[in-house]
Amino acid sequence: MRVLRYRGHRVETQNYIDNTGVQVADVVVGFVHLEKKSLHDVESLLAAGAVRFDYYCWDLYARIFQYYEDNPEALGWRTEALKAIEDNHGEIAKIAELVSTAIVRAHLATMLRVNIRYDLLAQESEILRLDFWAHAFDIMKHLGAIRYADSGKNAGCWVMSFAEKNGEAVRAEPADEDVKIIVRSNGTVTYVGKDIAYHLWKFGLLGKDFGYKPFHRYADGQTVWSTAVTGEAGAPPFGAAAVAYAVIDTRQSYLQNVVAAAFRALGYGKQAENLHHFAYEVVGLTERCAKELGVAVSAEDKGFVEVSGRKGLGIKADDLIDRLIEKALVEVRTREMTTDADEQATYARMIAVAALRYFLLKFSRRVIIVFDFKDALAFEGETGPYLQYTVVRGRNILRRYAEAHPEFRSESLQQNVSREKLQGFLEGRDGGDFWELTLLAAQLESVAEQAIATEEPAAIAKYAFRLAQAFNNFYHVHHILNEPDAARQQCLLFLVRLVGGTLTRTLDLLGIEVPERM
RNA sequence: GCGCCUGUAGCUCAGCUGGAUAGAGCAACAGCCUUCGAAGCUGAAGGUCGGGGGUUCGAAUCCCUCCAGGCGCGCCA
Repeated sequence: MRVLRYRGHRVETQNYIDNTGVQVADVVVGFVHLEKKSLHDVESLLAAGAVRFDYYCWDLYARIFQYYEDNPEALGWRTEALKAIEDNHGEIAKIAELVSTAIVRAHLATMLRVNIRYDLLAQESEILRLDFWAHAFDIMKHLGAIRYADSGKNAGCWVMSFAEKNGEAVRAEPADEDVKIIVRSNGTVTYVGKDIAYHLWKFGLLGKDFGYKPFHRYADGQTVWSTAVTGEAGAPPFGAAAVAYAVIDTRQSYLQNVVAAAFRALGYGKQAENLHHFAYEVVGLTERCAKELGVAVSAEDKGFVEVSGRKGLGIKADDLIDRLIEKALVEVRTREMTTDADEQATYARMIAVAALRYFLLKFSRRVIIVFDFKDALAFEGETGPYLQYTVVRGRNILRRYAEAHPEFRSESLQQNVSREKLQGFLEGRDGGDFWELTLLAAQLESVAEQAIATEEPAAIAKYAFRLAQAFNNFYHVHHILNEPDAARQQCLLFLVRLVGGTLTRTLDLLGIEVPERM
């Protein structure tokens, strides 16, 4: 998102809220049947704030799942809850709404800690209640992208042929296995159906829009909007995109292909091409890490342990962030760069976030990240703090120089360094090193373009690291403040400013802020 | 069975629109703080790029094949 924006694209970030799905239903079932709680009880629990509601639901979700395992007949509760939620009927629907909203709020807060924001929360409830599917269904029937199966194993269902040859959808009469059911024989729509409708809307092809209402306002005034059945005035236009990235893990590839196939069957070939499945691999845990969490590791050993909400096996983002901040704070204090507690806290937060974000971004999206506290908590080597430290070192040089030369303005270095001087500098002693560093710093834009073309944010992360390494090397070899030749010194300072500026911008693309000192 | 992905140093990974002696980080070893803050830097060590064929002047990179592993292929989402 940041990289696209940097390259001049208008981008909006949506988060699909599956507020009518089984996960919400299961948590509601947990409240109602396991805990015998009423709507009022859940409201009180939430209002009291004695427990973290999101953590509470996480545990409850694992508990109800365990209960289903032991009592399969209890699955009827889920079906009941799902229906009530879909029909928006009764106390169960109200609890579901309460739970979903509270969880989304908690999610927004957690994501904000690591510099992630949203523009729009697209809720499944509105896709249902505003008849997005019915609309999409009409279009699909009208254009013959979908057909009714009146015999065979899918009798009574509306299905879409999914066989493809050379990327073209084949409409030939159908072997059953190349068919995806879109509408069940009981008349209800499957998940893919809803997803097709949502994606048609994303591209402005549905001929229908959501209502919108403000959901949350960030401290700087930016509003997060949510879809709504009856909207309020003042919402910016959403959707109608030229290009869409569906950021979902790689296991959903099949379904994303179904959506793209539906687009092609509808004659929207161009949009199908611009519908990118930004598939990333999942995160697993090392065996040691799972043990640390007190979970018995199953024998099937594939080198990592799968994260599973159902089993309650995972690491809560806030816990990890807390641990990172705690560790960063110790480092900040040891280094005694400031005694101001607020300042210390600010730096610790920035460093912690940098460590986490870089850790997640340095891997290409195709490899499974096997999580381990040892690696994720590292602040040395190829890490976020290393990059921040590099920028701070550069700034310190400029700051120290400015202290000794009160008239110095780093912004005017550009003018101080004439073309002739710079040329002499680059051709002179160690000119090759300087030239290499300059060249590397000039590559940000092309690296960004490449990251977009290959859909690989890790390319930015790797570039930041290479640039930081080159700068640290330069920093070590050339002593700038003791440089006797004034003209040369200006050139060196110019280089420091150039690289520091580029690295700062690169880190910004990674969502990493740089502390004043570290 | 079919489809997608992965296999590179002890470990974790870059490099894959072909180009010179294959690169980092971690770990381990040897050094560098009276000098812009050592969250740093330097050195040495570590590799049949899963195996085999092919294309090419040239292959980790492209093609074929085999092996190993992961993930998908639901009237779940």
